[in-house]
Amino acid sequence: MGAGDFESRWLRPDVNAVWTRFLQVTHRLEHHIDRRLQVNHGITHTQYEILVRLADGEEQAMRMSDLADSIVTAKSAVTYQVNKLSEMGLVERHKCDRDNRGTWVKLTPAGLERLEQAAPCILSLVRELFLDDLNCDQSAELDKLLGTWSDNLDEHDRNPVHRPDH
Amino acid sequence: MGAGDFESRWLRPDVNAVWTRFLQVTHRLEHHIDRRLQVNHGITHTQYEILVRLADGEEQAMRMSDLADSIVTAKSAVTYQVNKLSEMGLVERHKCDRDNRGTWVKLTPAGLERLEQAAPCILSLVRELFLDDLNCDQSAELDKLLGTWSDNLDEHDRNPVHRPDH
DNA sequence: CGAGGCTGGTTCAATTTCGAACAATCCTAG
DNA sequence: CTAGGATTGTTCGAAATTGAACCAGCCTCG
Repeated sequence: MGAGDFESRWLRPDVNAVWTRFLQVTHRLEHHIDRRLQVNHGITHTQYEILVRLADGEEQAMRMSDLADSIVTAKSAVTYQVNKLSEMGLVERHKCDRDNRGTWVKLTPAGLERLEQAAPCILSLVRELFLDDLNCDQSAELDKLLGTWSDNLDEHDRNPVHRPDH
Repeated sequence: MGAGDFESRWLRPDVNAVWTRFLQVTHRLEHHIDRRLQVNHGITHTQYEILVRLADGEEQAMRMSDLADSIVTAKSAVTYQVNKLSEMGLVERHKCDRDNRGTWVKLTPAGLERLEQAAPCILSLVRELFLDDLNCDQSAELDKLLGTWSDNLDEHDRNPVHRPDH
């Protein structure tokens, strides 16, 4: 490693280790779930996520944009996936009453059924890999961490684009 | 929500909330970093990661497979990105002495320079968004969490593919 | 009103990722 | 020594994601 001042140019070694481990773990988690979901239930993790959010929404429906926000992905990706799910018959588009440009995406009975088939599989996976229901301490700690991360991101999104370097 | 037994079919509500928040936060984090890196330094987050791992490796070089493992991505994706980086002149392929099928990927001076340009930007981002150097409690807690997650994943990978449902 | 700006969704080309198939090399047991 | 199995890296086609461009409907302020 070139120059060795850890003050500002580099992360403190332990923090750096935590960061890279974080990246690895999150990727492995996603991978694992995605694979399981595709092999056992024929849907992607993102598709599964869409079904979940729809099931949570009132009327088992949701706007495209809200969906995109809650999945944290580009709007175009949502259109793509909703088209796919629609072709599979798991989801239906409806016109939105109060806003003529909006479209409601609604879970079909088949969609709900598919979700209920898949859910136990990945929920048990979440329990085994991520967070066992029983361990409340970790849950609380993690919740706090997620809170600060979320706040940090909100703040960054609120502020205009930084351009401090280069 | 359809049937209401939280015992085994569904996650406990708070755990569920933590899980979805975790997914959202990780995606937002990746997005944020990726965007910043592309706008300010013309490289993807994965490309940046590759440069980082190479810089860490001895001789500033690494095998393709190890690279794929440490980035947690498909081997083919690594070949693709290494080709890109090679075209950019940030990286070079060399034959591996001890293993004729292996290839070493080595950081070029230009690659190191590019990395050193980009690093401060995203490291400060990591500090601001993810983990400030100063907060040791959180760091320790997070480290513990990452450890258990990592172990869980190892165990799951070690065991043959489960097929508990359907 | 009604012109400008904002928001919701889709389309499109480009990029990236993935997994399966493959060839080449290594390694180990017999 | 060698045959069979594992590992390494690439290629290939298919799928997914992205951002920008775009249209349409909303909204507000003059």
